[in-house]
Amino acid sequence: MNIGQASRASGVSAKMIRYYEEIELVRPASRTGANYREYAAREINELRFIKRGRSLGFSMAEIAQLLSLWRDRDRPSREVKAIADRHVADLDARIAGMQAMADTLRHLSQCCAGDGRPECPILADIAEASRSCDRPA
Amino acid sequence: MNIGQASRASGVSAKMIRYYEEIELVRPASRTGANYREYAAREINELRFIKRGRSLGFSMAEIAQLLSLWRDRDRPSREVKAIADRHVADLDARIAGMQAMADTLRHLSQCCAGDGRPECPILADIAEASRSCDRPA
DNA sequence: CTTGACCTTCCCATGATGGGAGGCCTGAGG
DNA sequence: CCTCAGGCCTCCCATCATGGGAAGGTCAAG
Repeated sequence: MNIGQASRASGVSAKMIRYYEEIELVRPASRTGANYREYAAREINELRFIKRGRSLGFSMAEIAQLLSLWRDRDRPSREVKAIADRHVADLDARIAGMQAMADTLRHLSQCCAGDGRPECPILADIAEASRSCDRPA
Repeated sequence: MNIGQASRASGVSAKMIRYYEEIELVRPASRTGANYREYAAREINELRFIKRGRSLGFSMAEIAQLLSLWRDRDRPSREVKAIADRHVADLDARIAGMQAMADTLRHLSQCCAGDGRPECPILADIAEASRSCDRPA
């Protein structure tokens, strides 16, 4: 299996497969006589693992840890759980931040006539951070 | 007011002030004889505006638009509102994505014993995306 | 043997931010 | 007037994960 086939089989782009090798997230692929990388089931599974980890929002650093725990048959599940829980806390914090932004903006937008007139509580707020309005829509 | 004072007054780092100038988000600052940038109230207000916009999660491109609307006394509030609403939709989408990640991980973590044993539904899921478990904690 | 699809490496860009080097300037104390 | 600290200048590099593209070698089907 060359890199293109591995890419299709794992859902990871060839570019990224090479990158993961470069940053030593995965072992260097073996090469054919023509210097083509070759992949077997084991590598495909690792690439799928990485892809799935990314889709859960883990950073490369976290995935590196998860991957090494996954490879270790004697890992304590405690360590995996710790990484996951830390990531959940991080996600929750970022969600809360974005939620606060969205709520503020929703409120301001509600107060904005959104017509041809120049008065705009949204701009007023960004300019002065007053966070309220008299003219609810 | 030189760049350090402007930085303190606006809460934007000197590095960033120079960067905003470079990407033409703000007009080039006037210079003293010694080539030092100088800032007046108007510029400080723009920097504050930018900072506030960033804290609401707007991208530089969006802030550029907002800033130009802010400078234009005849802007139609419609345009400001459109930018804000698009941004809120974007935030909501990202929040939903992260919420889904967090929910999945919370579920998996709940199923994980988190002790010294190697069995781990979190790793099992990342490896196979099965998304369920028999052993709820 | 030709052609097209695929592989290789290397470089560049993103977006917003920070770090740091090397060099000039300014202001306050001596 | 001189000196020294701290501030300013520009320029380069790094981040994180990803993609784009160029130049050149390779493989398989016709």
